[in-house]
Amino acid sequence: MSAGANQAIAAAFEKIADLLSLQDANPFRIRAYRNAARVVGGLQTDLGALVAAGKPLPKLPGIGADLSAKIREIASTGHSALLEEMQRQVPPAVADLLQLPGLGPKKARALYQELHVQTLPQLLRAAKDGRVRTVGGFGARTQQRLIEAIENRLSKAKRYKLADATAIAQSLEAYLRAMPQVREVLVAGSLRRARDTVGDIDLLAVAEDGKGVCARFAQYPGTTERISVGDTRASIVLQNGMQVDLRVVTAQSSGAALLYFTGSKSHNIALRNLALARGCKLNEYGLFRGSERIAGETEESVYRALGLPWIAPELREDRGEIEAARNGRLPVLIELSDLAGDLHVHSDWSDGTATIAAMAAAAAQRGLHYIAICDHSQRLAVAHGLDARRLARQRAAIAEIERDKLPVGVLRGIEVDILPDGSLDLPPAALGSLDLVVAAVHSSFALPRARQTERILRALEQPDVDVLAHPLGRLIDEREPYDVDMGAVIRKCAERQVALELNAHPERLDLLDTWCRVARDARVPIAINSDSHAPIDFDNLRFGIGQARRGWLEKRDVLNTKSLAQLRQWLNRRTRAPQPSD
DNA sequence: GCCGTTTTCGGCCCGACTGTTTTCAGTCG
Repeated sequence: MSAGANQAIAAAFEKIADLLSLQDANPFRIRAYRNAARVVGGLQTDLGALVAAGKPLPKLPGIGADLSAKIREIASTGHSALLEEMQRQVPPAVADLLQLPGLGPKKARALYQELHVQTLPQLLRAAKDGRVRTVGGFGARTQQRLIEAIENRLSKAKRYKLADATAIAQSLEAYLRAMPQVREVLVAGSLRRARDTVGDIDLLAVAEDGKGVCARFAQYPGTTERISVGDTRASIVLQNGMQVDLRVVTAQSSGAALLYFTGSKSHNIALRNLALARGCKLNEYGLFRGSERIAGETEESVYRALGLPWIAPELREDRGEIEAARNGRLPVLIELSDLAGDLHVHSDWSDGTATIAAMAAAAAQRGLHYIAICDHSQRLAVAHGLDARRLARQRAAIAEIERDKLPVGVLRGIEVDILPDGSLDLPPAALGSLDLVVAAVHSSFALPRARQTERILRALEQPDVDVLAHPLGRLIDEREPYDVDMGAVIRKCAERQVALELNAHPERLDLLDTWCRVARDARVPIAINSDSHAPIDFDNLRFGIGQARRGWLEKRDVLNTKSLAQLRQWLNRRTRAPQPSD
């Protein structure tokens, strides 16, 4: 087992945790498996490769001797004896029941034991027959909810793109702000942490009258379901299936509440343990010593009382940020205003909708100082890709409009296709005439891992390549990342001093945050690019910045924070004499 | 199953809401 060993291990642990919970096992044992699944699933080190090479596993938080042994077992054999044993005791499909809202291990087990229900379709039938309500703890209302939940489940995507969720959240914010008793509205949850996709929207309102605010919130136009409406919290479902959770808090708790509802859950647990170690208790109302509240009005006050500086939401994933904060080693995260240019911009020469001059004007409006026009190359015929002759004409055309004083610097570039064999779609003579070459995969996504990796590594060897665009090729909801050894790609980029793109388009957000961090540690420059095809697309840069911050990137890690003059120097790096090490 | 600044045993994050067994367990975030 090689590729995806970490994911296989994480999935096995998650499954074991589900089945353990159905057997009413020790909840802390269950938690240990869930924690291990999260840790292994988020790891960039390929445990399968380590095991295959006979190397020791790194020390991982919450993973001791027993779980280490199980990691080795799954990595080397592809199986887990424990999981197989448990699947003999509980039919594995029963774990699917846990995915339904309102159905936890206790109730799922009751259904399995009393009605012999094992799958979602069986449960649907039992609910429609009225058998579910005969089980203890189930009433007519629960039975009806289960029917709706199962029927819903089969038709809907579970997560939403960050850009879509952002737009919806803005509308909800405005709705809540319009209420006179609401003093403030804050976005929390994974949206605030700028995750690439979000499962629901978490909002926080500061007000005294929680009951009234919750009731009014539940009247939001377009609400199709009201899951719960209480005095301090309420949950609704919108027409597109997205769930929105609102919590109403008082001003003196708002910092603790914002911290708590921003998450992530694992970051919160780590903070609570920190509080416990100091003899305090942390909850959404504040930090308490005994019954005395010692912090809570702001996030800063809570962190400070725990001996930490404020930690940016994008870092709150329990990936070492608490340790870094304690040691004064938090990164100074990049900001949108740090970007000086955009190195991946299309025009109407290929599949963009606007002229080069219009794109330049739009970039200037957003405070950028330069753009690189990188239209598609000839192979992408559907996008009117440029051949060498049109590319030469485009260069001349840019020189022509430059006489009219463009508001930003315009670099002559190309987004050249990486062909299936790793060669480039234009000859060196054409590429050598440009300021900047961005290389990208737009075909043969399904190559086996070894060939895909070899293909990209070969492209990175070409002397003209400056940036590898959207390195994983994923389209959220549409296309999985292609199977490539990203560790090897990053090592090659470091060796060749090729930059990796963090494509800011909301459907891409590629490079992923965790790989940004690996690239940074390998001193590979990152280019945060909008891949704009229309003037308005420059607004997507902020989503790229969110991912970059999640990847711990600072201004100095990002290529297009350089001034145009500095960037030109970097672009000449291969022809310059070697510099003394900097 | 993990872990250790009083612990190698005995802890392990904490509160709100719902539905139902009408006093609280189960679920969720």
